[in-house]
Amino acid sequence: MVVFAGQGDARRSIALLWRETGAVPARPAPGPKPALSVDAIVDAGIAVADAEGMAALSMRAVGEHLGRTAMALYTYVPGKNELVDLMHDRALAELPTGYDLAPGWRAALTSWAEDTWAFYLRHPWVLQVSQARPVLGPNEYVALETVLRLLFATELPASAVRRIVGTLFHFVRGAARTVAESRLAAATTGVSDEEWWQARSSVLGEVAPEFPHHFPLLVRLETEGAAPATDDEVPHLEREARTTFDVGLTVLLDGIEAAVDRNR
Amino acid sequence: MVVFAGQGDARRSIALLWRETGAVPARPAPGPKPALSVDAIVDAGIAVADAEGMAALSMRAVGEHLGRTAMALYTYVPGKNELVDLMHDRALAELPTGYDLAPGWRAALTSWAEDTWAFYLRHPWVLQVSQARPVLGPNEYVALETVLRLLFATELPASAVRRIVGTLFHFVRGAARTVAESRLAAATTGVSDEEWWQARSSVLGEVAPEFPHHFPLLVRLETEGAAPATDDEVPHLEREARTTFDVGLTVLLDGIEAAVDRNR
DNA sequence: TGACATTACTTTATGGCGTAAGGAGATGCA
DNA sequence: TGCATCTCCTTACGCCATAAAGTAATGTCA
Repeated sequence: MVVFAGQGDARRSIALLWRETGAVPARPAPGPKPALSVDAIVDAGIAVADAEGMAALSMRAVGEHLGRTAMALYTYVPGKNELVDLMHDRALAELPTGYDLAPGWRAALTSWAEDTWAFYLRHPWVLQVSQARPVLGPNEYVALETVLRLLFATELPASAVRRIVGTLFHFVRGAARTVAESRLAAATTGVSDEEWWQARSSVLGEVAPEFPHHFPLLVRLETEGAAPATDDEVPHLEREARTTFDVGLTVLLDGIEAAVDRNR
Repeated sequence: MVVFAGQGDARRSIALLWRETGAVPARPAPGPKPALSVDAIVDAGIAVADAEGMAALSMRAVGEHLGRTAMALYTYVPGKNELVDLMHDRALAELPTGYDLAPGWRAALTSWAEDTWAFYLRHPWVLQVSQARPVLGPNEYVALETVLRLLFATELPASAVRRIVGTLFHFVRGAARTVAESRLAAATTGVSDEEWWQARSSVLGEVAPEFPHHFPLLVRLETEGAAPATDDEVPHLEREARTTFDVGLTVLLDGIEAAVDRNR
C-alpha cells in the first residue's frame, strides 16, 4: 500500500498537522466530553503500525486499540489518509537534529544516515508513506532542515545540495526497505529468509537445472561474494543488508567528496 | 500496497514462472477447451496495472478486461500474489541486456541506469513488488546477470560488486518511485503537482507564518537551488526529479570510481 | 425546570476487495 | 450412454473505508 497525503480539505489537514491551537473555545461546548484525542489516536495508530505493519493498520484496529469502534475516530480525524499523515509527522519527531559538524561533514552525514536507517527500521511503515507529495508537517521540515545543514557544510551550491539530498534519501530508504520487507515477510508468513531461500533454490535446481550455465556471474556472486555465515542472533541476510548499507554509504559519500573537490 | 512473492506452493509458483513445459499432456483432456491462458491473463494484468496502477489491479478488474469473472482466473493462476509475480517477471523481459563495454564500464552503467529508470516509469507498479524476497523468475535473473556483467568489468572483488549492485538498485528505484508516485497522485486526484504545492504553501503561510525564520536552509534551497521554470510539456517537478536522477547517478558512479581506484 | 442545540459515539448500510465452495455445462473416453 | 474431467459461473464470507442515521450525554437559555 502506498499512502498519499490526505487530499481532502487541505486547510483542515494542515491545521491538524501544525496543531493550530488558536481559536480556543472560550465557553465549554455542550455534549459529552471527548474521551479520546487526536494525540491518543495517533499514538494508537503508531502502536498498531509498528507492531503489525502498515497493512494491518485499519480504522477498526486503531479503534479497537482504544476500546472504540472505527467510526468513533472520524470525530477527531477526517479519514485514514490524514491519520497516516499525522502518524508520519509524529514519528519523525524522533529523529535527532543536533549533529556536530566539527569533525567534518562526512562524519556528520554518516551519523545522520545511520540514525535515519535505524529510525526506518523502528517504524518500517513510514517507508510506505509517499515522498512525492510530502506530508508537510512541522517535523518533516525539521528533518529536512537537519540534513540540509550538514550538506550545506560541504560548500556545494544549493542546486547540487538539492539533488544530493534526494539521492541520500533514495539510498537510505531503499536500503532500509529491503530489511523492513524481509522482516515483515518473515513475520507474516512464519518462514525465515533462510528457510525461504533454501526452499526456493532447491525447487529451482529441479525446474531449471541448466541455471549455473546461464548465470555464471550470479553463481560467482554467491560463491565468492557472500560473507561467511555466523551463528549470530542477527539473521544472515539482515547482516548482509547492513553491509550493503555501509558499503553503499561509503560509495555515496566518496561521490559527494568528488563533487566537493571539483567545486573547490 | 507492497506485494510479496507468492507464499503458497513454492513448487507450483516457480514452475509457473519458469513455464515448465515438460509433462506435455499426451492425450487431450476431457472438458471444455480453455479459452484463456496464463499468458493472456498476465498480459491483461499488466495492461490494467500500467493504465490504472497497482492499487486498481484486482482479480475482478483483470477478469473484466478479458470478459470473464474474477474466479475464472483461478483456473490458471493460484492467486493474486502469483499473478503479480508473473506480471513482474514478464515485464522484466523488456529490459535490454547487451550493453557494450568497449567505451568503459561507466558509460555502460549509465546506459543501464537510464534504461532501468525508463522501464520503471513505463511500469510503475513494478516498484511495488517487494525486492526482499525476489520473484526469482528467469527474467529477474537475466536482469541481474546483465548488470553484474557491467559491474564485474570494474574488476572490483565480488564482495564489493555484491553490495554496489544493491546500492544502484536502491537509487534507481527510489528516484523512479518519486516520479511514479507523483504521476499517480496527479492522475487519481486530478490535481497537478504545481496546483498541489500552490495550495499547500498558501495554506502553510497562514498556519505557520514564522516558517522562513525556522527553516532558513529550506528557503535557501527554494530560492537558490531551484531550476528556472520552463514552458515545457514536461511538468516542472518531473524535470526536477530527472535532474536529481542524473546528478545522483554521477555521484554514485564517482563513488564507484573511487573504489575502483583504491582497488587498483 | 423543561426545551433544545450540540457533541461523542454507535449501529447499520454500501460498495469495494480476495477467494472458498459448490454448481452448471461442455467435452472426450469407456 | 454413462462418467470423469475440465472451464467458468454464482453465491457467500469476512475483511476494508466510510456515509448516514440514531442514541445518549451535556451544556445554555427560557
